[in-house]
Amino acid sequence: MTGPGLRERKKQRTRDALLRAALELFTTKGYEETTVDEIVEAVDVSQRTFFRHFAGKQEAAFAMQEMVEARFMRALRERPAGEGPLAALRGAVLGSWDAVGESIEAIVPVELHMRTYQMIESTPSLLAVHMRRSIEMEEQIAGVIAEREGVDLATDSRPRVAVAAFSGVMRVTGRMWGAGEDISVASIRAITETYLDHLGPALAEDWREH
Amino acid sequence: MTGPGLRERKKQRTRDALLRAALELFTTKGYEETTVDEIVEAVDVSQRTFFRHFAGKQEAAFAMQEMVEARFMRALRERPAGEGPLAALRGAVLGSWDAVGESIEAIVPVELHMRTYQMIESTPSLLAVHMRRSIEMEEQIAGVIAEREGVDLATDSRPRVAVAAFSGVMRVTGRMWGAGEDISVASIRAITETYLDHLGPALAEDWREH
DNA sequence: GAGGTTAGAGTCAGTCGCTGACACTTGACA
DNA sequence: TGTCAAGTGTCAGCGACTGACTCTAACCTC
Repeated sequence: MTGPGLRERKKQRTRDALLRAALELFTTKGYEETTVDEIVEAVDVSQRTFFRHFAGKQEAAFAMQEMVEARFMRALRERPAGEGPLAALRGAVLGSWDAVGESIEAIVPVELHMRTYQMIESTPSLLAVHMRRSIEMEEQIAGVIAEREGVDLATDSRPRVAVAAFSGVMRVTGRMWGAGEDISVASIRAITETYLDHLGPALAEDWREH
Repeated sequence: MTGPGLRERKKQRTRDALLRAALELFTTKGYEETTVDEIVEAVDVSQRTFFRHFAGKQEAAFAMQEMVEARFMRALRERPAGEGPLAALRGAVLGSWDAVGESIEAIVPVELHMRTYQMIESTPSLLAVHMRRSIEMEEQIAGVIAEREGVDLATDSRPRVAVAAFSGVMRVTGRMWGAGEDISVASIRAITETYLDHLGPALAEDWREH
């Protein structure tokens, strides 16, 4: 019950400090304009130390995203079995936004995290990585959905297709939110809800009916 | 009617040679394992010349994709007005695969292009860029769809949502194709068709009905 | 067809992200 | 208390990419 030792705590402190410094610099100066040397200078460690904690500049930018995504996956797995695929996904996303504070506040303020997210959306090279990461997550999500619905992922393409459509909407959501003025969690939550509502109608063959 | 002059033709020749050398090296040695120095050595030009023709290593990897995508956009715009959004998109993709030869064969063989595509799908850093590029294209597609349907993109989210779902399916298609054995155009065309057929059913709330 | 103009290519020096190798310091633990 | 090893610093080097400068040859004009 002694918890992590002094060495471990020191290491964690260094990592957290690097992360905060990096995100603060990224969101104020811009990602491309921030050099690793500037980050390590702010924390007063060597460049090598940065690369021991993070595989690269990019990884630092996505460290918080990773925690949030892990939370989302857990939320999805805990959804009631009665819900259909899209209802479960919807519940898990909205729930994750409601609980974003608990996911990350121990390391960085929510406000900095939201600024980071917006920076990712508006920085081409990071947006690219963001997209690839969400694809990797799609595969996991499809697995969970297939299990929930009791279908075989290897022979049934519906889980992947449904998740792909859902993720497509999430992507648009992120884009629209990032392009707007309101950076708040409430804002992205609301946009998410609206866009998910539009998924059904949008796929109808004739839009003029509605 | 004299066409491009000698200078212009020389320039184009250098570019084409660089492109072919790059794609050949990328697909045989691997993208990350290929250095720009190796590419320029194969063509016997200076490194600086490479960077005058391509903004970076990545741009070379996507040069052919860009041509194919341009063709797709044109095909989409030329679809009969009677078709619904998804039918038009479907027709444009399948048509583009049928005509991929005409799009690119003047510069690289179709077979090399397909190998390149597979390499993109299996190289993380390129996959990331590929995803970002398709998002950028989504925006254009949404514009065309909105126009076709006579709705306002600024106030109506259905074009973007429909396109997002469609693109999601295209992404899965690419992934599944790239992971398989058959690298042929016929193969990806068939997969595309199947997966698009699954989009409707996959979004139904209860999969057990079908 | 000579001569000035300029686009395209070469050279060189430098920045930035990132890595491997080696040495040092200081918690951890017997 | 002494040994071990995790975490860090230092240094040298690679690969992608850029800016500044020079040179060459296609071009355009007279």
